[in-house]
Amino acid sequence: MPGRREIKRRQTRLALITAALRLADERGVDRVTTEEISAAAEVSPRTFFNYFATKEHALVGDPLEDCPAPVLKPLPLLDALLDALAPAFEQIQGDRDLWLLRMRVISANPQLLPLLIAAAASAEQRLAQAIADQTGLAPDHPRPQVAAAVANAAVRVAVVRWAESGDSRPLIEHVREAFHHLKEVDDSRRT
Amino acid sequence: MPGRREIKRRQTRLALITAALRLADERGVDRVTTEEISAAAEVSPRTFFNYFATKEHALVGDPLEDCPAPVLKPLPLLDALLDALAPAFEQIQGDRDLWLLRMRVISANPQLLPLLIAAAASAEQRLAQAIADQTGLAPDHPRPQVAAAVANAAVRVAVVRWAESGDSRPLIEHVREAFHHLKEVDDSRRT
DNA sequence: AACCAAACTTGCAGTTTCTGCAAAAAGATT
DNA sequence: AATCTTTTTGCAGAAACTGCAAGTTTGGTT
Repeated sequence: MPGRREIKRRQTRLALITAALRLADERGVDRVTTEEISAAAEVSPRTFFNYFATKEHALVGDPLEDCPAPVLKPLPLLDALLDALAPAFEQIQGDRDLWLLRMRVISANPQLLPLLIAAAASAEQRLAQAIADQTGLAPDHPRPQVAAAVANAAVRVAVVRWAESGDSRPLIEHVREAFHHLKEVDDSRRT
Repeated sequence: MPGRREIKRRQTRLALITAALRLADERGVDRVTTEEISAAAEVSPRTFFNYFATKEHALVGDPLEDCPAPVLKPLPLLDALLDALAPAFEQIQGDRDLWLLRMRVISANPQLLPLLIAAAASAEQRLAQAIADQTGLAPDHPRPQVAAAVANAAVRVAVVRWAESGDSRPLIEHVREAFHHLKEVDDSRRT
């Protein structure tokens, strides 16, 4: 259970993230300084760098920081992936406002998109591990790696589309749709 | 045809990239300064930033800078993708030593991997456009976007594996292998 | 309650990164 | 050669980032 420390840390972290996003949304990323962000979050400039290596990291955050490690059920792969990643979608959907703001800032400042993609990379590694565990393949076998990378790519497309649509449909539906299109990638019809 | 200017620009760019990679390989990314890199490339420190926004960008470069826009033939999608991306693979394979060095530096400094992934993002957009063109779908339709993202993910896995294997097999084979595993992602066997 | 140890914050000094601007150098054009 | 464009460079300064050595808060122990 989280003690006072953990709670306060999360508060500070969230305050920094929201301050960074709010300011970047108003003026653009490169017209905001770490000083202003820390001031808005009411911590010292030095503390900012105790939480984030760079300004950009504060904007992107660690989107899935406290998300449970994915566990795959013995289902067809796509179904198992959809099930294993559901908690992540719920968390994103739960932080709806924060995420819509974040995605708006990323859209307006495309140099951030890489970082968002990057943030998913660590999650991708954990997913590859989970797939390897469930299938009994070696973790460095190409199949789990490709499967994880593909799932990651599909989720990214879904999140971007979800945010662009302004949450008019729940995220999970966009993910389902993206996964559906996965099945068409390897059909043998001519393009 | 490229004049002296274009030639010199490419030379300078390549000199900066190789200097950055060589130094980062020797000492680690964060023990190299942009000053040292520009000195090694025999340009002024200021010039470095005319070419790259950050030190990290110099290390990752723009891997596919002068690669022709992909064009899809009317084949089954995976075959068309493999065909359309072949020039990119050849270019990478042609710059074998540079790429192996780059991937070694990236392995040793994982914070760079995101940037590599990111660099592929612009190529991914062009690919999505090409798929949309060929299929007659809207560029913002999820199918071309998912297809491009998936192809991108598969290529990334292939390049990483190719580099880790030290080019014991040609890159194109790793890509074929990764594409082959794509077909298994949506099969309906239980995991 | 008194105390201690660990975790977190802060200030400060110093290095490195990065930008804007204007002058100089090099290349292209006629 | 004269001129125009592109690239390089130096300089000044802002902002980003790091290491260190305090202080402060928190959690647990006696």
